[in-house]
Amino acid sequence: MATTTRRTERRTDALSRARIVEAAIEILDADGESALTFRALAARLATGSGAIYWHVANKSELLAAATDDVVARALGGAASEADPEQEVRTLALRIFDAIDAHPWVGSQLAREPLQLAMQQILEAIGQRLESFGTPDRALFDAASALTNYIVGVAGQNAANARLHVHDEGRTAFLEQVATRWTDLDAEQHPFLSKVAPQLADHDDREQFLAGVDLILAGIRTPH
Amino acid sequence: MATTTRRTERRTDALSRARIVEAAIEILDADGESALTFRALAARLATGSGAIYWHVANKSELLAAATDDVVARALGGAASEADPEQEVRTLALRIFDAIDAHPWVGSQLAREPLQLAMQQILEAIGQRLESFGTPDRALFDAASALTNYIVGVAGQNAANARLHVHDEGRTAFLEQVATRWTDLDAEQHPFLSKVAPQLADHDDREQFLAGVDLILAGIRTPH
DNA sequence: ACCTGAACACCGTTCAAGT
DNA sequence: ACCTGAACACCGTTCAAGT
Repeated sequence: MATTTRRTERRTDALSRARIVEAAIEILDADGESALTFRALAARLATGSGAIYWHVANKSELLAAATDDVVARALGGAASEADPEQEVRTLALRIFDAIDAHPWVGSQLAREPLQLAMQQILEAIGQRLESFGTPDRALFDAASALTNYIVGVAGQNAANARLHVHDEGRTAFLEQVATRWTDLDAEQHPFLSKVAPQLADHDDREQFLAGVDLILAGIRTPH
Repeated sequence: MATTTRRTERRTDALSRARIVEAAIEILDADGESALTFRALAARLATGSGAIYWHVANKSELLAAATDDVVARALGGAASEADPEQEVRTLALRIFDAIDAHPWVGSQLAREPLQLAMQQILEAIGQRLESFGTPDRALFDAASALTNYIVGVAGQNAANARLHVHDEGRTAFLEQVATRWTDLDAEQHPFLSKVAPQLADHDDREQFLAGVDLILAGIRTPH
């Protein structure tokens, strides 16, 4: 026959878990966490909201799946470098950048327990740490510490992104916090008032990496 | 007059921001984040849901206020010890324990940007770090790293608590994750499968402190 | 100034009914 | 087996009306 339509090739608009998760990610990226509703998702997929429940148990599972997807993509094909410490650094930056591009992943990571996405990160970090020559117990603690740090920053970044969608207002916000800190009573808040000028011109990515380096230095330290 | 009722002393059931926040904390502690609704809050305060809006702008502000309260209490009157490093440790543990007692604070901290509660923590940590002799710039980075780490752990703990309300099921959950890790393909997940046995008997609080010590060691390291 | 509570515009989720 | 879409049981928030 001339027009062969293979059975395995369904219509493009056929519903599937993968297509649902993909659409969810698009909505989350475009309009943020609050925009992801089953109604919006159903509309985008040109179906009824109930249809989604055939492929996905509920919203929390959908969010977890979307997060797993993004994290897997960020971690995928992580090129191995000569220096294992450098590997941890680039790995951490990959996750940072992924969360920067998809802020909702940050909130999700911060509120999910030992779910797939967290496991992926922990495994990736742990693998790179193996060659440090740390004893097993300390190694688990070290990998956990790094993962928790990364997830913590992720949550804060997501919160920032939620506050001023799409960068404009970000510097305005930082300046506002900076003046708030400057105006604080130096007696009661010596640290914040001293550090206020640094806030305006600091780079989130650099500060994130500085924290990673701090923890790495700690891991290197004997005992 | 015999029965003097001072004007400033209102009826016990008079609404006020403080009383609203207090009631909110009680609900959050007793039944978790999902139980805090304006209707439930209004019922507990024996008033209409709209009345709450006279004292509080919206739910997010209410959650922030509740979080600030708990954090302030946890940080309040932090006794100063001889060793500044030990001070950081006990400070971190205070926050950890507060979040353990009020898991919802963990989720809240992880999703709020540079709000009051985060500022309080950053200030408290930063103050203790001052005496380490770190240069200003590195000091800001160090305090941020510690705060982000603490907040990251907080979020994870809150997630765990949400999963198995009130401890029962916690060990069951850990064991379940442990077997999941054990069953993983050791080729693809060498770290998790190696570390699985440690999961069941590890202590969250100890591991948290190990992470704090790791960062402290990193801060002590020159350059 | 402060409180009441019905009403509005949403949610996630379910489910009988369809194909 | 999979989809439809109305219906249910909720939400946060607003607001006219009261005191």
